[in-house]
Amino acid sequence: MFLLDVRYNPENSTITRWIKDGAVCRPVREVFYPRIYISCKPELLSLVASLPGVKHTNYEEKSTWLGKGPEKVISATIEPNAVYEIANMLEAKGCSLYNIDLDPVRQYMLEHGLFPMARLKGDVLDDSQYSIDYEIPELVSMELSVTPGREKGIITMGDPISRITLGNTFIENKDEGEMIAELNREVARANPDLIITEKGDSFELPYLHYRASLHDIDLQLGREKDILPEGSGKSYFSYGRIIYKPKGYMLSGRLHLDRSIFVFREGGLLGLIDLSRITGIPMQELSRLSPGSAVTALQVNQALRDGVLVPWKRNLAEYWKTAEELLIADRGALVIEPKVGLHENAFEIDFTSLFPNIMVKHNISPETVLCGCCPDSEKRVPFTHYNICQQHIGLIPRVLKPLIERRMTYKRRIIEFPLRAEEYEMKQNILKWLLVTSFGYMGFNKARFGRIECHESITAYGRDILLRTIELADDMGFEILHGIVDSLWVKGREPEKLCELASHEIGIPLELKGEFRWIVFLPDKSNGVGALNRYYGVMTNGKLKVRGIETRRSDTPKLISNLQDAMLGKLAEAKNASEFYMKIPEAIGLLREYTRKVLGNDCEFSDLIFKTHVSRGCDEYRQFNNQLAAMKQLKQEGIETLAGQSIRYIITDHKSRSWQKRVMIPELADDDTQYDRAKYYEHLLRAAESMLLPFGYTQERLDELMKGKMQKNLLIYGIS
DNA sequence: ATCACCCGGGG
DNA sequence: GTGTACGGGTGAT
Repeated sequence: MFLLDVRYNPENSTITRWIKDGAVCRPVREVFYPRIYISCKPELLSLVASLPGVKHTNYEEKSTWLGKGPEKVISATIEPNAVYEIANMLEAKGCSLYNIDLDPVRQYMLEHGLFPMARLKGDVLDDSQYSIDYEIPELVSMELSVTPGREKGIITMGDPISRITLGNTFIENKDEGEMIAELNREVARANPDLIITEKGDSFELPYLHYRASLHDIDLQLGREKDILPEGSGKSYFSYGRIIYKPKGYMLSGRLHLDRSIFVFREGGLLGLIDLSRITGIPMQELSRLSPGSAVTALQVNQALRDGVLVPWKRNLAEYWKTAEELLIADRGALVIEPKVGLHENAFEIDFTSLFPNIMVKHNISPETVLCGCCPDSEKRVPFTHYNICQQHIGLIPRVLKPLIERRMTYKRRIIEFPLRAEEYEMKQNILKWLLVTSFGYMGFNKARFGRIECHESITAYGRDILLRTIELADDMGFEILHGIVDSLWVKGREPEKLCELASHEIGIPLELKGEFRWIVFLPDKSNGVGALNRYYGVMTNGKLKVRGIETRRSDTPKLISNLQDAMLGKLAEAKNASEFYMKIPEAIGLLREYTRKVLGNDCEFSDLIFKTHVSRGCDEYRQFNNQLAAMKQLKQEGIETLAGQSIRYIITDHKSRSWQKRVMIPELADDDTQYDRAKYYEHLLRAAESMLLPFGYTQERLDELMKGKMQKNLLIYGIS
């Protein structure tokens, strides 16, 4: 038997465990009240106990912050819907509140030592949360998709369903209400454990539910009555950009997983199960979270197990420096300006998981950096000279160390067990993302266990490590071509020796990432100086590595990335520098083919689409631009674009100031639509320039080259 | 010239 | 229910 899912209903304070027992999946229910902690005068216990909604109170010994000894606090179990009201009231009375926004499901699992997908024997756990080799139940998984009955134009909720696909079953050519009723029956009959959709949260499920409501039918996809999410999605800030997140359509007793969401995309089902087990977050919820939340969950779990409470709204202003102070203390990571142009026989060497390894090796955690117990510690952060605790290992290293080891185990197994390589690859990949975000979280002022001095210390160690490695490489006679954060590009002999020596000296593994037959570092187009993250090259295994240019960007039309990919493919045929130079004319020949196609009006609309995320609503833009024009067209069609959603458009008349004329959203394009040939021609030249600028091919020069041979073609195509 | 706005990582 | 800071590009003002 396995614990497929745990759900909580705050209306009746009931926990439901969904037990997968062979082919059967059954609910087991019990009443459960979340527990909060209050730090205040002990006399307040009777007041707390008398509050409406409070079930049970007690005194407990708990630590209220990392590194602090236990103290007497009040614990109270409370009706879930009363938690925030009571917390606010007590906070106003001067109490400090803890474990307030801890999801009841996770509290329940922690209290009972349970975790998602755990194997059970009767009612008891028969599994170990952090084991690597665990059994998973046979899960019945079905893909669900819906096709609306509209060939072109903008699809809206108003369009009736044309076809529903569930697994291998097609439901079509029927009255819409009958189709939905059949879907209900089919789901009940096939009884899957997982329903997987492409974009279920933003499209399939809300659309199906809406269509069902028109026929007075209840769509029933879960093993228990579906509860629709209330309200619309949310726009939030992440990775320096606004993201739109739709409300999650979660099912009871059956898991709805949306393929387009991060964790599922990066780790697949097995990665999701693995992460769900170690974080204790149920799969449906986890599949909709960012890796940062998973990292926080691991930290919170560890803290709770250590008897440390989780503060409510922790955002200690005095910890956070002003922007100016930050600028002085945090010079960020080290960067060596790349040498622009072509290089033969270059090596890329990287420190694996540099920042997480620094945190573990140097014991960096909010309670260990500048700790009160070791002011004279011998462990000092480079540049800043902060003292680090020598007596206790911090929360962060204790969480990260097993994570790094787990990932290393999976990475080893990719090689040891080739038949299961794909599975281990997905599992290590998802863990990699957790490690990456664990660093950024330190500098995030809303992070539960973040602290800016930790962030600073990590980058300081990073600078120190890269500087020492450069020195070592220099001593060994290597030429340094480029360096950034945790990577170096060097030219010389026997890079393995450098890696070995540096790994030994630094104590963090330095890996040989690749040997390049040749690599081109590109300049900043505005000043010709080497740009930090713009390069392309071919490794000795024949693989291309490309960064920073148009083809890597998600907003680039296919036409442009196709050109660059073709040019890269052509250049990649070169085995060395002299062959590379000989390939340049052929690459320019490809540019000629593409420009002819564009000017000859011979392009597919689908290749011309720009796609960008909008950062704000239609009325909030200060500047008129292409995407605003596209948003206005959508709005006229009755579709509101929310911050974080993406929009697509084709440029039709780039110089026009009119939002109707300037661009065209693809849904409205027809045979009469004329794209802006001059503009796409310009974009092609720029894309070629991006790659060939170090060799003297500017946009102007390329334009002349095209025009020189273009005269005849212009006549053929009849363009003047 | 300066400001506005978008994208990026890894395998 | 959430990474920040910043370099790089293009385009508007």
